[in-house]
Amino acid sequence: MSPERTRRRIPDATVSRLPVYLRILGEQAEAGVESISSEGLAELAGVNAAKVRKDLSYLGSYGTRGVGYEVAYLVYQVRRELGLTHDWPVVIVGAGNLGQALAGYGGFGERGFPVAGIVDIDSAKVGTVLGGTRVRHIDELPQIVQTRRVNIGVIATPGATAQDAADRLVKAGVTSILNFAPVVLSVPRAIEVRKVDLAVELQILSYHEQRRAGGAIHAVQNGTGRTASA
Amino acid sequence: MSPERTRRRIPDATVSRLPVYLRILGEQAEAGVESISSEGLAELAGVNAAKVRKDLSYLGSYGTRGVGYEVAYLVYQVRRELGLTHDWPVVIVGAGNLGQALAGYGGFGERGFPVAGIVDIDSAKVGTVLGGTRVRHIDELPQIVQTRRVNIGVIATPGATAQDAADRLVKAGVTSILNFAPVVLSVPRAIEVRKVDLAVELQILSYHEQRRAGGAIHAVQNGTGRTASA
DNA sequence: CCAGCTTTGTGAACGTGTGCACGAATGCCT
DNA sequence: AGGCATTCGTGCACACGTTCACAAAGCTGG
Repeated sequence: MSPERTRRRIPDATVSRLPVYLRILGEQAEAGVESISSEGLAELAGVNAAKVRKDLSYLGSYGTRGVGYEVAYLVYQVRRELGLTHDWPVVIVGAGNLGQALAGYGGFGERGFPVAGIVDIDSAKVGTVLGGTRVRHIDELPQIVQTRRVNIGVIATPGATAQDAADRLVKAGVTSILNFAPVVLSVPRAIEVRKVDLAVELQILSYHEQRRAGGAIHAVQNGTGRTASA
Repeated sequence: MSPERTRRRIPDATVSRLPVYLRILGEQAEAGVESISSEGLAELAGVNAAKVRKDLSYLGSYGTRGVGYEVAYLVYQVRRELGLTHDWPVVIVGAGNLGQALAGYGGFGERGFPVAGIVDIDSAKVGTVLGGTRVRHIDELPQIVQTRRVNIGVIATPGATAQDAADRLVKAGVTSILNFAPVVLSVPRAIEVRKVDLAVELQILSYHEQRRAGGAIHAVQNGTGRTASA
């Protein structure tokens, strides 16, 4: 056995911030900025400078003391760590309201996640074209996943059919799922699932609003103080 | 001054799980289930039973030892804590792809967040009807927010105009924002912001896929073991 | 070549979240 | 009425995440 390089594990919290840094670094590069300090990046990302440094230190020591980080090089390193050196085709299950919006949203492909296919269980929807991709029947899922080497599936179905969609995706060979349906999916342990739930987000905001209204706390008026909030 | 009831603060992690419990409890009530144990709820929510008990204990002691929780009563308590005893009208900024999908998605109003209005800066879009709501010009934002008592704003614009949308929302009197644009917003400290970023989620999945592929770790085949993943 | 300034990288302290383990309370059965 | 099985509520230990603070490392100007 070769002395396999023990891949350093990056904390979840850091992984979820790297995409934000990456977007900002890209914008800076676009704007001609060649070097950036942890404080500058922190400001733009709405976080603490020490956090930025610690996050980046997990990738290796790519900064220069007294100077900062070279933007282009850092972009390269973050992209590499996130596995964005090549495209990851995705397949969308569900051609309803959300599926249509996702397919129509161009930023998908631009960011390295081209839509390899959209499928729906409703034959009436099959054949229509969304964002340049023809909707196909869900039975064709295995074929799409295999021929296009798809690893990531997006569930954009109603809650009632989400589990079925997940089962089909897993069976077809997908190993990561982005779930927009308001359902807790049951999948094999090896499958990575991330959930985006609109209702949950709104209810969290509701909690804070309610707290604000009923709170006996003398809300300290912070006036015009501004914070960057991710 | 009255001896104001010091409102117990609920941990963020718990607040973000309460909506999930609430949905499940609602489904159970619908199905005729009258009582549920922490273990039962944990199973359905894809979490640990101790966590469920601790989470619920922040609301008060609403369970019965040896029995479990009365579903209907618990639903009431969770709703109360989340401030869902009344509706929270929302205003959507941006009538593009996403704005349309959000407006068309009926589950919005059903869950207590009726769409009080949709606005766009593009005069060409003004007047069109989305999901039963007529698109109005963004200049009417203050009026909508005031007459409809809107506290929550949803940003569904492209990234480039998101900060402007946020500024307008805040100026109009909104105190909570749900941001779908891939931008870090700068707002007064008192404003609660939550972000939903598609690209970030996909890139996190990409990280794990890349890790899976390049990882020198001998991936333990967990076979058919299934986990509920939120 | 050295002094002084800047900014990184990281050890250590602190805070938040998780999960176990067990006492306490309740219902049921005899 | 008493014993037993069940399930909640929570103290405690541990893991994870955040922030501070400072030494190390590099650049610049004289």
